[in-house]
Amino acid sequence: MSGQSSLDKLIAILDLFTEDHLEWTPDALIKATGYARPTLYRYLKTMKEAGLLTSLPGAGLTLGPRVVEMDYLMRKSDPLVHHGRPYLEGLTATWPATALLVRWYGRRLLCIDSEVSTTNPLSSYPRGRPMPLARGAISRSIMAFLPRKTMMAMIEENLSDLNSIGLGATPPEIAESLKQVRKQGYAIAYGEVTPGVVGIAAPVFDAASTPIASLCMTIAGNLIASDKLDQISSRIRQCADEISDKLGRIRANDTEMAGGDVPLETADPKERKFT
Amino acid sequence: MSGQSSLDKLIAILDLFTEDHLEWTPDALIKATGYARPTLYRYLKTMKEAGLLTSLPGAGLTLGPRVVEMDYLMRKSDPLVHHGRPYLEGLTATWPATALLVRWYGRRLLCIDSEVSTTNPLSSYPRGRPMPLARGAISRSIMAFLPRKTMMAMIEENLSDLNSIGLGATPPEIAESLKQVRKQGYAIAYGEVTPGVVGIAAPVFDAASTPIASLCMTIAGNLIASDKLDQISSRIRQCADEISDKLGRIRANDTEMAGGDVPLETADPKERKFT
DNA sequence: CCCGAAATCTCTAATAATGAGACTTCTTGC
DNA sequence: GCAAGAAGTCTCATTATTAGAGATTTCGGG
Repeated sequence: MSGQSSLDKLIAILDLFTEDHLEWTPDALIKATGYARPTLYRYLKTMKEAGLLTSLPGAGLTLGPRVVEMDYLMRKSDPLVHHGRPYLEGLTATWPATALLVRWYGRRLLCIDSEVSTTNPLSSYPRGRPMPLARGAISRSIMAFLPRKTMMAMIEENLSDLNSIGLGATPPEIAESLKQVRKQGYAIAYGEVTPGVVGIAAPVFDAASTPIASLCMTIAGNLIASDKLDQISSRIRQCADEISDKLGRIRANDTEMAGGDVPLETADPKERKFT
Repeated sequence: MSGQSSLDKLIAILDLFTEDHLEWTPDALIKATGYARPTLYRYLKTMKEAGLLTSLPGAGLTLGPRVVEMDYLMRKSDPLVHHGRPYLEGLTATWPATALLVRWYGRRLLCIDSEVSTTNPLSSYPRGRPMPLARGAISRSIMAFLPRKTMMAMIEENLSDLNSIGLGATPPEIAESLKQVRKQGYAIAYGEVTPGVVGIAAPVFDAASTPIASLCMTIAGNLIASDKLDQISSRIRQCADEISDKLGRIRANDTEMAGGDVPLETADPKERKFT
């Protein structure tokens, strides 16, 4: 079907373990993949040894411990998680809201960490939750700061989504709207991802001033007076900027940027991870 | 060196991303693996497309979004996490402690979820943290309930560790000590994993009454009066039993077991996951 | 102790992986 | 704006690896 090389085949097997089918028997996999029995078992053996898969006591297979460990590794040494945490806590301490940190992977937006202070949040954003690529404040807060070329490509790819939000009809129009976001330094979205919820997001930059993530806060819509919104927004932007600074961003010609002038020591390798 | 098949080579690359080296450049990988440049880049391409790796803006590679998503998948549909959470919260609400749920993967013990209620816990147990296989209450609470054969094999493999804890000098002696644990239904360890911390752990069973996990609580040693310890222990055991029941365990001839007689509906496939 | 299902082994044809070196990009410096 | 260097990709013949049919072993119950 799709896979040619044996690597692709391994990946294809991994691909089968999805939300609605996280448990497979070898025979089901044989049917699904079309590989011969010995072939499939060979793959399974390798994958189980690597810990990517594990066999359930009751004769089945699932994703294995290696996955959990790798995520742990990433979390543990991700400077973004590390530096972001206090801000997530700070924000949720001030307002009854959900604060989240979302990383941009080029083709995916994934929640990396979150903190909640409302008693019953309207939706949850645990680590690993994928966010829509072209809807919501998070998306825009990042798009607006991409290199023009990348940005335009992304706009083209998600044109219909961006239309329906009302950002503009044509790519240039949309780019214009994003320019606003860029100027403000944050994006606001009303119920684009979750109805009834306002999202405010500001980008986080790495040492090379590339946007790599977004700090976002979501609040139940009826709680916000418009004057408060300004206050919240600038706080979020400030937090995002501080995180960027901690990641070692070099303040280019961004004198307009808010926030203190923390002089940064040379980036320690440990700190540079993921950036 | 080690890898023969291309699958093994892929895994070998993955293996290189460790705690102390989570960021690699292609050239470093070429040196580390010994593959030719086109070969390595072929691997990288596949792995990046699969999301297992991702390239950092500043020219390097790390583990990719796929890892985070897979862990999310596992967490989201893991009935153990789902059913265990309320108990973790309940336990930490009653005592100033850390409660954790640890899954047994045959060769690894990994923390799956945890909750903390002490202000400054002596050590942390986030999801994904590996636990020692043959030390501490968790380890013993599971070992004691394994089929004899498996148990003896495990004892042999970790003899020196088990010795040093004082469980016994020879395998049969150790087995005898574990019999005690089995009778009690829980294990206690004094500072075996973290000095100054007492751990109390009880096993969690799947539908087929195979031990698959352990519910554990750790408390700073000086906080415990020995009469309280009994109380805590039986509560933990009770919680673990209730979790087992929710996972669909069939109460075999375990009339001695504590806890209510919740009659269980037939295991819904969704619930059977991971068990 | 024996049965059936699950997993592994054997072995050759055929297929896919390898790597030297040429060839594109893309950066970065001047 | 151009040139030099680095990073990544392509081509293609050689070679080693993978696939799969079928036999064989192992395991788990009854």
